[in-house]
Amino acid sequence: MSLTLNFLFSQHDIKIRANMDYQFKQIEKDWQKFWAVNETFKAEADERKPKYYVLDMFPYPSGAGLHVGHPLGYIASDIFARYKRLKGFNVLHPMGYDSFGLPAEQYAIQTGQHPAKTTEANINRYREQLDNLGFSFDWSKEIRTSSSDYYKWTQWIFMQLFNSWYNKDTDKAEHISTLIEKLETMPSAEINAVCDEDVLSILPSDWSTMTAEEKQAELLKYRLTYLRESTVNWCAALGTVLANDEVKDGFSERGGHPVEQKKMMQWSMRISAYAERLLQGLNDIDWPEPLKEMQRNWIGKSVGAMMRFSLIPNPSPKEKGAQENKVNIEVKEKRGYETANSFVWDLLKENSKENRKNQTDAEVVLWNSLRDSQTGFKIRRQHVIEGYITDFVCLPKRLVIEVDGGYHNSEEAIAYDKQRTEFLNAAGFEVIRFTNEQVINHTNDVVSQIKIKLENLQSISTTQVAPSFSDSSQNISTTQVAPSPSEKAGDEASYIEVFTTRVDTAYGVSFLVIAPEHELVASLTTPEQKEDIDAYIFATKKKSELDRMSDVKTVSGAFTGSYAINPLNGVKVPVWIADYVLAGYGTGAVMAVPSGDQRDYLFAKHFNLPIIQILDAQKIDKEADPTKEGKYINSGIINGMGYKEATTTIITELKKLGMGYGKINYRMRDAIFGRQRYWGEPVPVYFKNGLPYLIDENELPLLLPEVDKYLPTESGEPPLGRAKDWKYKNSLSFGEGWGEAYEYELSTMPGWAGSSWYWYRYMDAKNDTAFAAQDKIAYWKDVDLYIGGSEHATGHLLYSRFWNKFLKDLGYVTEEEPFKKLINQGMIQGRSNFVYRINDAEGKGTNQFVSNGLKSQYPTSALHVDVNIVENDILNIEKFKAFREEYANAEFILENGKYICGTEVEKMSKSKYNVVNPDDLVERYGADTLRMYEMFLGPLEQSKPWNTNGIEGVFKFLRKFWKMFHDDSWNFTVSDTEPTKAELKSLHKIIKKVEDDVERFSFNTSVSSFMIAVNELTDLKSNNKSILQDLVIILSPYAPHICEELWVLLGNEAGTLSYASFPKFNAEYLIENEFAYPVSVNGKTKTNFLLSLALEPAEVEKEVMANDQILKYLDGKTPKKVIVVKGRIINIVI
RNA sequence: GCUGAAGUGGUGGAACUGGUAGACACGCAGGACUUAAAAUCCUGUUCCCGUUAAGGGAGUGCGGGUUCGAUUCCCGCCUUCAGUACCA
Repeated sequence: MSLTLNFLFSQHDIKIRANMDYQFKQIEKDWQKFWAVNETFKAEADERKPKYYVLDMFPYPSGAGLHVGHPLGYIASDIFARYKRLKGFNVLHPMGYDSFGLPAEQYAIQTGQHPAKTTEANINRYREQLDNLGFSFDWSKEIRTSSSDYYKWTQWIFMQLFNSWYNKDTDKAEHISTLIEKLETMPSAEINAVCDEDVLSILPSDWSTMTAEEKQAELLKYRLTYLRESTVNWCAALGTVLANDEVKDGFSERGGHPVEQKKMMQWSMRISAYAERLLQGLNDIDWPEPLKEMQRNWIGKSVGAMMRFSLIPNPSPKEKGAQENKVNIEVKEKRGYETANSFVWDLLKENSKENRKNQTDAEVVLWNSLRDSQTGFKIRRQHVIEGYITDFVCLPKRLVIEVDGGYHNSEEAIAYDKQRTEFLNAAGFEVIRFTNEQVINHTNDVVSQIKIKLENLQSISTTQVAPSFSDSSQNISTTQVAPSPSEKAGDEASYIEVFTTRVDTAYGVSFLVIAPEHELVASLTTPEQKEDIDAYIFATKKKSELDRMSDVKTVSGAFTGSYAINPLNGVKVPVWIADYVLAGYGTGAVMAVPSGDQRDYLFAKHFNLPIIQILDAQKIDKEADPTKEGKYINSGIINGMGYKEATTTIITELKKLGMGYGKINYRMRDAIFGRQRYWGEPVPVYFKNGLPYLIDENELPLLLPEVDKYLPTESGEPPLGRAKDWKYKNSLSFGEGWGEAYEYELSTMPGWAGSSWYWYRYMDAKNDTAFAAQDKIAYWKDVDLYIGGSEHATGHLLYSRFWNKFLKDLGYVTEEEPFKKLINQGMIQGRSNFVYRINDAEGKGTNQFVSNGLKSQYPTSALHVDVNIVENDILNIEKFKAFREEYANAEFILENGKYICGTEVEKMSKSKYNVVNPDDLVERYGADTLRMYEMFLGPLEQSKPWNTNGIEGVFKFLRKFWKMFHDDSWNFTVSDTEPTKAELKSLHKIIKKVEDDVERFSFNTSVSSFMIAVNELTDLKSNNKSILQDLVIILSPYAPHICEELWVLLGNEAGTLSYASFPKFNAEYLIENEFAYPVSVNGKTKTNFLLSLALEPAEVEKEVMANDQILKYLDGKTPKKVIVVKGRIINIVI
């Protein structure tokens, strides 16, 4: 026995409890301490041993602590890790915490407690619970995403992403410098990059004349993490944006708050660049098929073609615009204040009303000084001019006054403001701007400036029609950044582009449908159809996201009045709008082929549009037929062809016409990367003239600053906006920008940032010069076994694969895929218990309760009862009476002297009183019992309700196992005799069984087999030392504490069990001489027949036919055939 | 709707390549020990017919098929769970 053991707990203690019944409490406590002090499971890279990396999905340390469902996966992975150690592998099995996140911050908002504090407390609680279960984690490698020596590297990876672009030619990410080289030497149009749609088409000569800032703005459109205005999922209740996978059915996944679509300037990750590799990689990894399927759906690849339909100029959009204005003037004199583009008026009116309710402080202050003609001039607020809502306007003087709040320092925002000013100028308005700060602190100055301006401007008669935007659009700069609806309406669009996966059906197109939000809607709408279209758009806007999703049956739409031309046959087809076409997918427009697509079919039927059959095999009387079978008819150049030939023929033709090309589309969008929250990694970026720049690498980590409150600022900026003196000062003592202070990015990174690379940090958790050393990455490579829930299918598991591929492209890691094999553990559901309270005549509850079996005889209501005071569905009446005061005098109608509770499977939650805490079970039965019972419950991957009912059986098993090492008065006794054949057979059966079961993650069956082995050996009255010692090793991954104790008692050195060798299986011990053949007649088993296994089938048949017992079953008939499978069965056919 | 997984005793589940369906455990019933209870141990426990027994029959969601033989393979249907949803 080692010194360390003596140091920790005395040999004396062990000796005393050796001669007692199974003392699990002391045994478990002592061994957990031993492992911790001796760092038994510390793993270092060691070239002499094969590596094996077992990882559990990163837990978020929630305040609720662990319930009995959480450790399921940890137990499985721990068994596997311990088993692999016994098999001679160098096992890395770490644990840590994904400790940034919303719940701690929500709690901080409510209580004012720093999230770091609550997080720390939660982690400690978590750790305590984990330690209770005897896991073999290497705690020397513990990590926390919220600690600065960890998030330093999260920020560092962010910087690498910012400094990279995706080269489609090499099919990998490269440093931005290689892009700059290309821009310097070739036309940008020839660069094959994944980038924004609005990149400039420029020549090297243009590039060389651009300013540094112009270049920076342009490069942002290529970087793998970038800033741009995008439509985001805004959750007002949480005060932040959410990623697509954090939104479920229009509500936030956490908390269930409503989520709306909103345009915001946001950091995004260009994950779409990796769409194809993420898809292909799925073929090379051993993951559950459903999980891979989910990722495939999420990536959503569709192979098809782009196709252009020319618009018929009847009238041309431009003429129409003019005509429209004329009509307006003629029909009713447009009043001077009716400056809004009438098409968008309805929509803007709503926004404008909204804005008036949600004015900023500065706007309120200014309005109080401007209202009621205090300046001598009539001023309106939130007035709509064409496509814009202005803050304040004086119409007779055509002066717009704007107050800037929130984000107005980013590149796009500035460009947008500039453009807005240009637009308003073009529309005949002058614009003056003030900042929030100016208005609030120097109100009088601001008001007098406005007065002076107003007095100097010439009045315009209110009956005079404002110059239309369309007329002056030529003056607008063409380098637009954020297009407004009205601006696009003025564009001269000559075609509609659609994406289709069935380009072969192009001759069956009988109309086009565009999304109601499509930018061309306004210009395509003819005056006659305007009313219809406006009404439809209005109705669509009113429908909530949920309504649109639930109501998929109703056919709705409206005709724009315009037509487009099918480039293949010149047929004129009408253009409709309908909300079944989504603005966000493809081009926001579809070619409708009613004969092949059910939605188009219903639409065509409803609006009486033609349905053209295009394949001879198509059956279209009742519904659309999407078949690809048969030969094409009514289809011009592809008549008589089959599907494949037709597709290539049409694509070739479209290319020739310049009206289309083959294209692959992905559903997956770039991932929004910013969160307007406090408790996350700060983004290592500062802004100069509205453009983002990285801070210097040696200034990492950029620490999360302290704030006074965890709420947005008054001007709506994220909580980091509250940090005092938190500005970037260039630390370089020379050069441009020296000594100046710049604004940092105020949003933080999302929850998935820290978890997208953490498995590498475990390889080298303390490294402060790299996220992990190269040689360690080269040794541990990737995760061999990853266990966790399927809820991470489209979030964490996709983002991690993306970052992994990116890090590989840059040469930092070696593997294309991070998680070789993945297992989803099933969810543990709750199993609730109910008592039935009898109601009186009025339906009011009495104080009388009736047992489940008799409840149908009374009017009752079911009440949840705490599962912890119910055992095997029998209520503990005393505890129930004590549970609540009102139950103290409760009466019970029993059956067979017991109160039986009803049961139901529900989610495990406090409110349902069905939460089972692992600590309670460890207290009662010990960790080894709980570990084995959780495995015994059923297959790991299956979801099942938790039911403590069977745990006694496992506990009894461990006691029986302990008993094998003892005589009847609990004296530790083992014998040194030669093992018998029967003992060896039992042992080798379990060796084989456990090997097979562990390798296929069938832990429940090996628990059963242990029970069988112990039952067999107990029946044999075996206490053979060599047999028992091997059994201790085999059982140790499942029940490590009891095995360590017995290992020492058997005379081995403490702590060596974890690195012992798994016993070698010898098939010879299982060989039998005889076998009781089941004898069946026509496949129905009748009896058994003991025969030597040496007999060949023919000899067996002879024996069988000579046996009177068996002949009895034949009813005197002669068998047609006798089938003998050696060592398996005998089947007689009559 | 689509995709995926799964339906076996009172319960959790086993049967791995087609070969004795219900292992193992819970629960339940009976018994032993005990003044009694708890704990422990022993026996029985798929259902139906048969007083017990001997024995017989049915049976793995439902209906069919392949096979000497099907929980396992094939076809159709039903149910439950999970994911996804107007994706062009």
